Amino acid sequence: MGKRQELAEAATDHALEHGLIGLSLRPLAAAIGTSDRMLIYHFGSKDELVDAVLDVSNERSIAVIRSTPAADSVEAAVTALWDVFSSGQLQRCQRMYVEAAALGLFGREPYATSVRRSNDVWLAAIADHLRASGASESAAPRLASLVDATFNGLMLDGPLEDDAVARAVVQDLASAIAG
Amino acid sequence: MGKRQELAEAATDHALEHGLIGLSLRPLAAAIGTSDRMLIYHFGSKDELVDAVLDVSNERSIAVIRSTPAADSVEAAVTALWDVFSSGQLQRCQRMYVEAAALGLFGREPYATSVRRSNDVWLAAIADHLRASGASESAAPRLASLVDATFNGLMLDGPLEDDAVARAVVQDLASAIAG
DNA sequence: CCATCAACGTAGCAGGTGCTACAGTTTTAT
DNA sequence: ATAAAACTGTAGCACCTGCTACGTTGATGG
Repeated sequence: MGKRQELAEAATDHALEHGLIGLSLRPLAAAIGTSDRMLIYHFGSKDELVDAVLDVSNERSIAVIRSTPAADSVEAAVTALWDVFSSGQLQRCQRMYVEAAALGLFGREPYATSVRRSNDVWLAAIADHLRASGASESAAPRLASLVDATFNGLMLDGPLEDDAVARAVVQDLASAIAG
Repeated sequence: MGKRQELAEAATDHALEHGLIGLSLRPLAAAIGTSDRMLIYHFGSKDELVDAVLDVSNERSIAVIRSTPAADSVEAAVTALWDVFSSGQLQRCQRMYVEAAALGLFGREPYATSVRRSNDVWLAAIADHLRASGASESAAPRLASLVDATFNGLMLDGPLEDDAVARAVVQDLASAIAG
């Protein structure tokens, strides 16, 4: 594995744990055993570093979705998706995605572009999963957008609400969709 | 109106337009016709300034919801809420709320505390509105959480998606809830 | 054996950050 | 009129930011 990719993975791990918003080169470099000098050397600029980190995180997210077995109903798929969404690796990746999307809310680069790029493939992966779980070909994309929006919204208020509350909301959404 | 409140309103206007994440005292002060020196004098610290800005914005949001007439069905209420949510003053306030929530995602103060505080009264206002539009007493809070999460999620991807797409997703949600 | 080039350390630059010290001026209350 | 309080301009401090200039390694390939 090239040094650049190695650093991108390590930087992603660090950003997933400490957040993307306050990210700065020197503390990041110290945490992953290198220097700001080296980060700029390998990535060219902080923006390209961030781009790489967002790409790595997005790839990890997609991998989790693709390896989640399909459910036997859309309702079951939605609740199952929330389980993988709200814990483990995917939860951290999505939390960082929310940060990136917030940073891009006012058009700031490189966040806006990177978020746009990753959102497309992400929604497609969700739609595929819903199709495999019984959603109709035509309904899947809009269903994916709805589920994605709701999950991201719950993620935003994640530190606020009880896990049980979020679970109940997801259950409401799942049965509303099915009903 | 005291000078402090006056500055808080002006700072809120500026933050609503330029974002909360990159906010710094000197450019803000210059834009609203004062100096960083004065902002610190009147607010004590940047954190307290941010607190005040978030409070003003939240109050404006609540005022909009409270002045929105009730609909004659929950389904109609949800789509009508999205209309006021996705345009005008409320859209900007919610966009900034999303920024604040993202800033608080990793527990950073004063954002985490301020977001928690405003979210309570905000959800209560949504629930009240849904009750007035025919939602049952018991279902209203969870419905409010669901609607709020979905709207915030759509707001996050607002710059990405077409307005029509978001509208369709909201329509799906509304009819799913009603059905 | 030597040249080449990627990899890296040290030091530093220019600009921005929140915030403060000091010295006033204006307004208010008595 | 006088004392107190509220307000404000000017400079500047200590720190952080992304990034760069310069010099040094260490491995590789002809």
